Amino acid sequence: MPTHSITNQKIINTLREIALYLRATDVPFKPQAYETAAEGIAGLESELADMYKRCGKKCIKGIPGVGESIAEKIEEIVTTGRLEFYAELKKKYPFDMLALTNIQEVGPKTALKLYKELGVKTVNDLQRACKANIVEKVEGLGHKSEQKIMRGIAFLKSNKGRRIIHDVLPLARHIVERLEKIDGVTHVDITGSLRRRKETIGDIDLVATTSKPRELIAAFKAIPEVSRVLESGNEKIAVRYNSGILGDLLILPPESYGAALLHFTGSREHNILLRELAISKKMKLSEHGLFKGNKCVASKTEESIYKALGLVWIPPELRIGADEIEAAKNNEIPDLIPYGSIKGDLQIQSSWTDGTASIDEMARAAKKYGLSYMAVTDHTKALAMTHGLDEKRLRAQGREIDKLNKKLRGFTILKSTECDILKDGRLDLRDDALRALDLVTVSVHTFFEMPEREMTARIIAAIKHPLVNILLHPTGRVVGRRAPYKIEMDRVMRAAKDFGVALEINGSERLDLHEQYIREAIKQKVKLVISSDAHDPSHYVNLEHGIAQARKGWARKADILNTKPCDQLLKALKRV
DNA sequence: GCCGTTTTCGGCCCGACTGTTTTCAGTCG
Repeated sequence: MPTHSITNQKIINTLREIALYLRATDVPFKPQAYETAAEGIAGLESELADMYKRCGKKCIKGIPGVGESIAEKIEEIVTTGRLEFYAELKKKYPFDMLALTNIQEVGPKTALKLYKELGVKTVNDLQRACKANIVEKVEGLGHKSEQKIMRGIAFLKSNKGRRIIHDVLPLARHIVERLEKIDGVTHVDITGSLRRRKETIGDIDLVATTSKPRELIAAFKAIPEVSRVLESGNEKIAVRYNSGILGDLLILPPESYGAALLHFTGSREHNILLRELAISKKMKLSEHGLFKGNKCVASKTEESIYKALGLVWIPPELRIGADEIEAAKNNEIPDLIPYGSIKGDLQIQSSWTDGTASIDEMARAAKKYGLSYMAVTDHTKALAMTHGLDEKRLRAQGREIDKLNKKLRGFTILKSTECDILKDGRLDLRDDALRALDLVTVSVHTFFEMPEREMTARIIAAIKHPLVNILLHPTGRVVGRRAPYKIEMDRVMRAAKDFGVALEINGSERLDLHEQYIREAIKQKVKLVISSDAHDPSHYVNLEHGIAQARKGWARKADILNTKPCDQLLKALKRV
């Protein structure tokens, strides 16, 4: 019977491991199919086990990259908890393929060879084998390979894998600034998952053009942020930065810059679709350009390449290898909300509760960031650990805001609250206190483990409360740290639509809503806002991450209410 | 194993770099 212990991640790992075993044994084409299916599942927001419960194999087959055979395998996993085909592979090759291939320089073939020759089953086995200098004796490997593998293992153990974009983007921009100053350099751009604004980043990919490649290569290797050079060719250098993150720099002639930008921005799946499209038009696409025979059709700009393929330019945030190509063919790519177009922040915490700065300091920082209003949304008393406000302190805070508003020019502070939704769906503050505010935001911070039906009812009860304007971080997730709570989002969205409550796109490390829900909310005409959840004056940059999230969800400026001036925003937040 | 503005069969993305080799296999993005 279906169990909750079968997570999507577990199924993804199983499919990926199967792909690796098949690759190791030179099975043609199937590995790609299993990887594509795993990728399709990774893009899902709902649990496969739940989908299967709801509508069986039919739903599973609807996932891109999943056909008859893999759908059957997923069915077997969610109903029995195991997969015979996988178990047989594991019996024949009882080593940890996923973990071993996670090591840089170790692919499926090397892992298999190490198992066959040395009996290596785990990363620890391999580390011991390297130390005993027996890896270099294996045919096809040598001393240098052994050294590389050893370093790869050390790196893996020191590093917890991908990092949240909030931590990586500032470093990447800093490196770009440094490289732009080097003599001869004409362009430097961030590419890869950072340019696509994925929520977690594995490495920093940069591309550059220069009239003096030797100088750039030498200068790049010498910048203080680089701790080790891993690879160095004429047009590609791979390094590790001091913070532990990996980075690549590609150096290219200006005439193929667009093709290179396109290629290294990815995603891999998007690139594959583009190349297949090129082939169908009797052309060939690579990082050097789009070619018809030997003739280069387009290469200087991304736009020219998309155009030659019969597509409009696709913003990087949408390049995931799903339906964006089809949309580009039909000229249906929306005009995405531009960065920097948020006029006011609707969630900030001050030192009245768990923020680091006074309301005054937060307001000045907001103004400096270019905003014209902000809502003060301190926590409420149920969250004792944040020293949450009760009715009396909230009134006192209101008086302070009145005073500040008289002093500030060209900036408005809105009285608000992040009112806790109690376990039974009631709110943490009395209605008379809420009525005195400019707007009311609500959110869940406790009892995350409630059953799906109860959690849904709890949140819908809060949405129905006539004074509520915004539901904050609607699914409760924190990237890399906390999974979303179980909730029927389709019902929550319908309630938000019916009662005129906006959903927040939280730009902090929560990145909640997920982009798939954003896209769905827009289709359903649910109101949306973006906020920073700033607890410190430096946190307004989270708005940029919130916008990125909205862009990934195909949002236009008109879809996000706080792109409007303050008076219009308050009007738009009015309940229906 | 998946998929369809060439297709329900016959295709399936492209190139740089490295190390171990003396022409290429494996890995990566």
